[in-house]
Amino acid sequence: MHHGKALTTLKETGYRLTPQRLMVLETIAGARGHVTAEEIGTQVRRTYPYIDIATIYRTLHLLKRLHLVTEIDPGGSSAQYELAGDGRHHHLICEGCGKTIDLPLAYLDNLHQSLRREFEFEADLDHFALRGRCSQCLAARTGTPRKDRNAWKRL
Amino acid sequence: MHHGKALTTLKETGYRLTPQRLMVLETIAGARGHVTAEEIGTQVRRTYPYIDIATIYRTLHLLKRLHLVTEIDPGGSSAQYELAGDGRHHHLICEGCGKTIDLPLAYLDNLHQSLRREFEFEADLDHFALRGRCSQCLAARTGTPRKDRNAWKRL
DNA sequence: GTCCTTGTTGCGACTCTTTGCAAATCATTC
DNA sequence: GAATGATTTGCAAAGAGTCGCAACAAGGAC
Repeated sequence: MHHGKALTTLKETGYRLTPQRLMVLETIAGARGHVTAEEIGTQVRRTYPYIDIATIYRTLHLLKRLHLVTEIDPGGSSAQYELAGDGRHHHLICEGCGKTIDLPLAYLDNLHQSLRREFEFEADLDHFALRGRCSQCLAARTGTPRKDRNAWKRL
Repeated sequence: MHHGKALTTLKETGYRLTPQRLMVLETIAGARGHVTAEEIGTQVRRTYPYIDIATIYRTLHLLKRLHLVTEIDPGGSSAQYELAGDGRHHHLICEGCGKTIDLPLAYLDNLHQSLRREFEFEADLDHFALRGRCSQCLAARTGTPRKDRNAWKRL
């Protein structure tokens, strides 16, 4: 997981490689896994205390638009960012227990192609999150005893 | 598009049908098409000035959880809500021009079933939004003249 | 009706994210 | 290297949505 490619892409597309952007990129690359904007801020401020959270968000948007980082919105807390590397995948997010299941990228290829074919629509299916219920949470809901009529509300 | 069913569902599931909830529901039902939380607030406050925006959000979450209303998150502005009626569909949202294309519900049936089969995951594909580029915006990007190196940035 | 439990509301404070703007920075052209 | 114009940043403020909590209903048991 390196960010060399990202630097090149930035320059090549005419955006400036500013110290701030470099630091944000390095932080994302340095972290294994996901980071939030605030975490990036804390890390970057260790060497450059003046960086503003707005700059970080703007940088993240830019990097996302260039498909250099991907964003995961867990819904309910801050968004997570990670370097768009090789191990890319979609997410199945269980609304019951919060667990996320990785879905191979290729899984949505069919959909992608039929949208292109039938609607001439180029969907951006880079890093997709599908919400629902995992098998365990589904099982927990079947056979709700008559006793506790409100059990289902809790999920 | 009536909300009678919604009232029954609320009562039947053990939730209380409060005046506030009723007013929110009536506003959504009364509006043709989508409404934002703030619009609901403005409308409801005409007859009951004390309703709080938090109550509206809480009611909307509840109704969404009961599949009585659907939420569309246009990303970049406030979420839109509408009564879950018969003409349900998914959305293709163009990030270039903002246009939305309606996608038949059945379109994601395959995906839905293979997720169930292969991952035992019951995806909530009630009202789905896919981001990407429509044909026009795609066309606008091809053949960018060398003249304006920054043209692509604007999309 | 009174008591009790549970659900719901309004308020205020808070979080996360975006936006407007003036100042600073950088690439280009002369 | 100074002038010019486009980008980018930091700051402050706003937007959108959420949360904790005390006060307020509403339904059931007695």
